[in-house]
Amino acid sequence: MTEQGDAVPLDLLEDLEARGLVHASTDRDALRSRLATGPIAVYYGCDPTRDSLHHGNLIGLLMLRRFQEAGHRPVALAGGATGMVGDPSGRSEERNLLDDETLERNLAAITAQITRILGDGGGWALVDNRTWTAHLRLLDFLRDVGKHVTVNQMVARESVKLRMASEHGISFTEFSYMLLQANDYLWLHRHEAVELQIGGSDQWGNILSGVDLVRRADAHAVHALCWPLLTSAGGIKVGKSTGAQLWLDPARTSTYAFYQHFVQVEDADLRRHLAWFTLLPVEKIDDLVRAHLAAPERRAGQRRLAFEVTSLVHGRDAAAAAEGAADMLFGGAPEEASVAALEMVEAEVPRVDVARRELEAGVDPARVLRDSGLVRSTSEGRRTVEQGGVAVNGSRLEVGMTIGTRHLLHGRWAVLRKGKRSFAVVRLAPDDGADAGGSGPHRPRGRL
RNA sequence: GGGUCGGUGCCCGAGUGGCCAAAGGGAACGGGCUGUAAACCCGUCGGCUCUGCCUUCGGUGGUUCGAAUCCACCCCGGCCCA
Repeated sequence: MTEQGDAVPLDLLEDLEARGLVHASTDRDALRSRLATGPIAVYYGCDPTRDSLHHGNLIGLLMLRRFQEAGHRPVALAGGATGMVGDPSGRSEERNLLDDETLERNLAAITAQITRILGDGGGWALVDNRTWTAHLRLLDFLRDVGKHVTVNQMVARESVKLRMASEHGISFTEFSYMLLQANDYLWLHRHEAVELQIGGSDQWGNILSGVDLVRRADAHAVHALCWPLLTSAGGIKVGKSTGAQLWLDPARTSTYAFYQHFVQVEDADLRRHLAWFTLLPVEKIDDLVRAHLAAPERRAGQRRLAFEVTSLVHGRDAAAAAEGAADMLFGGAPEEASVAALEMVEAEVPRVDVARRELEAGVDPARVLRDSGLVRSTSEGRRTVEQGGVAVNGSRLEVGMTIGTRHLLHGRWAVLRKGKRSFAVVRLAPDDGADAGGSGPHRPRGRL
């Protein structure tokens, strides 16, 4: 699929460091020599609290893939048990427990996404911690796990402290989360020979709890490795600032929106995104970044990034389609667009259906803008037109102009643009018999 | 419970009887410049059947030719006292 692994890095750890993916680890030298000794089983866990993973989890899945390509054995944990309980880290309020039905649905969806990244060729394992947690007996748990952990250290956790200080408090259930995760590591160590757990730096504490537990219970030194939180060059947590999550499920975040997110990465963040979200070799990445900075206006780096990531998550065809749609909208020549490209765009942007006789009479663009959701009122639409901010099929709409049948491309669509990157499609209403209401279903996303 | 200060447009915040759809700032949006970037400059920023009309200034009811501005009661928040 994507350009990858032409040369398997001699030293995986070095490669990860070069990618900026090592934020902290247990004894680096011990880990390095263990990795050099031979294949190791490494585990990364995601909790199925939703029916889709997001791009944060993608970093973890790709980490597993990197280990896989270096000859190691990934163990992906879909935490049915922990997902039900909820990790208190980064949460200000108690979570609701998931019911079984939701959990099952989430697990199925997430499993498919994990498989997409790790492939269905085997060589890796998928586990659900309900397997060993659901029938765990309380007394056994207290003896085998509880005995090895002091409440003192549990309470010392920042995430716990915050919650204890808040009015909502923290339930015993969520308080137990870290023990469950530690127990996962112990179980996986014993049954899947796992010797390394990886995760984002927000998981560091939980991961170390597991390392400690394995040492105390089995007297084995297992490893931990975590990567930094994804931040923009300005140091802002990604997702916090933009508000929206980037989901791996195309029903939640369309392929096109997913692609666009990466196209719009800032130059300063480009190298890190390439290093974290693609499997391209580091040397290749450095070449790309260098070439990009020589001609940043071409956005070649971002385009490559977007194409690579979209390919990994949604497949090469979907990536190519998204690329084509983007070229059409931003390349500035919608009138030359193919039916296929227009159909894709129609699915991506707000659409307004207008009856033929209305188009023949000429439709007020301000009204269409409002119906599409691109503006909130016809007043705002009117102002935007007055300010020269609206274009049909790439050419600016002057005040007083209406949208008519002459604008229809392939006899069906007109591409409306507001500002630089907000689009809507005006579509000839499929069956002309309809009333004059004209407006089709709205979609919330206009900005691409 | 008493006293006191306050609740203004997406947010902050001026306005204390007409010149108020309401200063100023931020956010947002459009234009210019650009690279689907950043910064910067300009403009817009309640709604509508838009040279005018309608609805907003915590709520309700009053005073007045006229109220965001005055009065009464109520609701909510800050501070002080009990």
